[in-house]
Parts: sequence; structure tokens; C-alpha cells
Amino acid sequence: MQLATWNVNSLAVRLPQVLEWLAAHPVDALVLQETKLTDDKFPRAELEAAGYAVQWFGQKTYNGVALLSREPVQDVAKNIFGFADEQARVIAGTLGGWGATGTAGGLRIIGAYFPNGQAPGSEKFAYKMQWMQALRDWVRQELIAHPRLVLMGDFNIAPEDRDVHDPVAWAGQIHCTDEEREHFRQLVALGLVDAFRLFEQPPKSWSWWDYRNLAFRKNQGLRIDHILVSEALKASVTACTIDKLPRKNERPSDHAPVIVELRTQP
DNA sequence: ATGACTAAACCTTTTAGA
Repeated sequence: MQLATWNVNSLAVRLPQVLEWLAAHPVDALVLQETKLTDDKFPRAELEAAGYAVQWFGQKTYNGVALLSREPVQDVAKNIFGFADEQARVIAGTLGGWGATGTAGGLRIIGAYFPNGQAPGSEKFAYKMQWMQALRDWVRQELIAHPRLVLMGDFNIAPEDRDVHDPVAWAGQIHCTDEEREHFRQLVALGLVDAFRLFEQPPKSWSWWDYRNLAFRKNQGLRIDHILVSEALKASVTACTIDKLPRKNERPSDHAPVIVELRTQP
């Protein structure tokens, strides 16, 4: 089974690429971030025609998330339970019938678009911190209800210096501050693992490259899109990769998809 | 150049992203 996450930076612009990508990578579930669409504008018919059940949660201009799956999900949640938020950043659902024994129920999938944070000390940075604290409190509860859980999306955090093309230039900058990295560690400490780091990976692996300065051509990027799997799933993970190919498109998102593969019968 | 590129709305300019 394969799951994936992709910040598409406008689904209106990127829909043809998403459909093309799904045709080449028929993953079992895909979460999208930055759809930038109100719910009435969501391209449900096109995605269903491609063979996916769809859950979506958006707003005008900014943010917006979606959960696409081969099989419909249950228990859909939008945003962080108990955290009043104007911004559409989280969508979750449960895939039933996953796994051989089924003692723990289905597979919980949480797709998240973490706040950017703009700059340390800014109001948006403070919001990012509050949001991450609320997310952690909620995910802790979700893990109790769903031991098999995947939290994936655009975290807007480069967890370590090896996730940054120029750690000196980025030191203390947004995505690389100690506070953000501490939040990432605290999320992992709930009982999650960074699937990408379960495997030997090429050095200088990034999931985002600035549109400016020929950053993709020069491979100057950050690894800020992540897939965290719960401890109960860790032994089932067989691969985790970043697909750079869509970033080579003529009109690409600035992010690339990240894919995780799980053994269905451990 | 608190810039560069892309996207969307407040659209010939601003805001936000990262």
C-alpha cells in the first residue's frame, strides 16, 4: 500500500498534474495542501473520475487541504479538534479493512498544512507555535483511538541541518529555528517516526525548492514535507521516497510529492 | 534590492508563500 502527500500550490492550476501523477502513481491515498479553493470550487468530479473518493476542506486564496483515497474513508475530521481556527489546514479520515488482524481497527490518515510562520518573533510565528501545540495535543488523543496512524503533509519545518541545502545561511531562519525543530521532536516523541529517515537516502534530498534563483536546477532546497508513521506501523514501512519529477514540469508546484510504502500484511 | 518567482485578489499592485 502506498500513501503520499503533495503541496500543490493551487489545485486549480495543478489539477492536470495531479491527475497525471495519480495515473502514473496509483497510490491508495494522497493528501494535498494549498488547494486554495473554496469548497464549491473543488474539482470533485474530475478526481472521482480518476478513481478516487475525495474529502476536501478549503477557503479562498490561502490554505485548503484534501484527502483522496481509492476506498472511501470514515470518521472525517476537519482541522484540529478543540482548536478554533479560521484557516483550513487539516483533514483526516480512516481507511477501514487495512491489515491482516484488524485488532486496532483501520488506518488513520491525517493530512496537515502547518503554518508557514513567516519570521521568528512575528504574529504568524506565534500562531504557528500555538497551532503546533494544539496539533500535538490532538494527535496524542488520535493515537490512543488509532494506533495505526500516519501524519503527513507540509510541516514547514526542516527537522535537521541535513534537511537544509545551506544550513549556515538558514540558521535561525523560518523552518529552521530551534523552537520549530523542538515542536517536530515533540510530535515524534508522541510515538511517531519520520518514515524518510528509516532508510538510506541520497544526500541533499529536498521536498521544496524556491521558485527563484534557479533553485531547483541548482538543487537548493529544504526537506519540509514529511510522513510520520506511528510505532505500530514502523515495521510495515518498506520505502519512503521524494518524487522530484513533477518539479521538472513547465509550471510546477514548488513542492514535490513524498511517498511511503507499507506492507499490508506484516 | 527585506530582491529573485508564482498565485490570487484588494488586480498595472499588494499579500503571502518559504
